[in-house]
Amino acid sequence: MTGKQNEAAMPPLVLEDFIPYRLNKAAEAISQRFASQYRDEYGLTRPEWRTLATLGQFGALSATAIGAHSSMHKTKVSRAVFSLEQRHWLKRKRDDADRRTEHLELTQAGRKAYQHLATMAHDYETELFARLGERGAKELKAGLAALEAYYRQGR
Amino acid sequence: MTGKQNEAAMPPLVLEDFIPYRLNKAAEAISQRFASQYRDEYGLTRPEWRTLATLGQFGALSATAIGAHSSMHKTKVSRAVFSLEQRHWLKRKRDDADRRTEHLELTQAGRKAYQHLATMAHDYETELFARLGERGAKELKAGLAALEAYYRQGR
DNA sequence: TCTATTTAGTTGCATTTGTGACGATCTTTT
DNA sequence: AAAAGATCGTCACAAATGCAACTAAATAGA
Repeated sequence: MTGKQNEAAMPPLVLEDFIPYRLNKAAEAISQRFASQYRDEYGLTRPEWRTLATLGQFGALSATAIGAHSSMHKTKVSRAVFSLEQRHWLKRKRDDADRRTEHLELTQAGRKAYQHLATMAHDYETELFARLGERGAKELKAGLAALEAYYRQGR
Repeated sequence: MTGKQNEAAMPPLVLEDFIPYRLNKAAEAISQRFASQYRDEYGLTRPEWRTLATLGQFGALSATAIGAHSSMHKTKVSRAVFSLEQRHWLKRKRDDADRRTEHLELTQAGRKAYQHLATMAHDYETELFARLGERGAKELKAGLAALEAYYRQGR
């Protein structure tokens, strides 16, 4: 007999080859690198950054809408909004038609920070792509797109 | 003038196109799906699962080694080990040469759970690849490999 | 050998996160 | 128009996480 595998051997799982693990680790590494930029420069947390980015992108939104667009839980958004409000980076306005809702909008200072951070984000991504090489970048985007198509629709 | 962009327009960052965000979201979605399996079936947390998987893969390891292999902080490992010990899924053995170190090893029950979970993990990955299609799966793996090569070495 | 430094693992404390309940408001049903 | 239900955002509480200090043990330096 040549290379027949040991009978009892279930293919042992190799954690560092397991896709969910690899994805998590990569996501954490890549995010962390960028996070340290906005943390060092502005002391922002990730929820705060996401909130800022979402408002910068869309103008005025409700807290619920921010959560929907940036995949964050209600309470995370609520706390991030509070914190950005403390910095005077955003203002709240009650909706007159529906007074439960508040419209959140960046202030001048908020927009300025957003401009800066958006530029940093853009640069970060550009450098990342450069390091991955044209091929790696293309594969990464394609792989992510495939994943998104998978989990976007229900099952 | 035709389609010249608005002069003032900084390319606004589109969060859902931003790679760190996309990676995080994808990793969370994909991990969560599998996590709910071991959570529902065994009530395991993610650190516990990783610890179990690492021990299942390597046999006996120290807590430090588990952390190194599964990218977890000391304290996470410590708590996961404690919890798995409570379930009688692992045993500790002091190293005689270096009595600070403990060698952690799965019990019979621990190995049995591991076998089951490793199979589930394998099946999950197989199904994931099937849904991604041959092409998507290939691109995902290549993209991850590129990322890993990038952040593995220093900068 | 005695001291200083490093390492393994745990624990207390502070911070972050998620869960559930809540008041307020709007919508739907009857 | 009254009651029942849903939605918006917040808060109190519990669970998970990270950080720093700690004990115990090993190693290195004097």
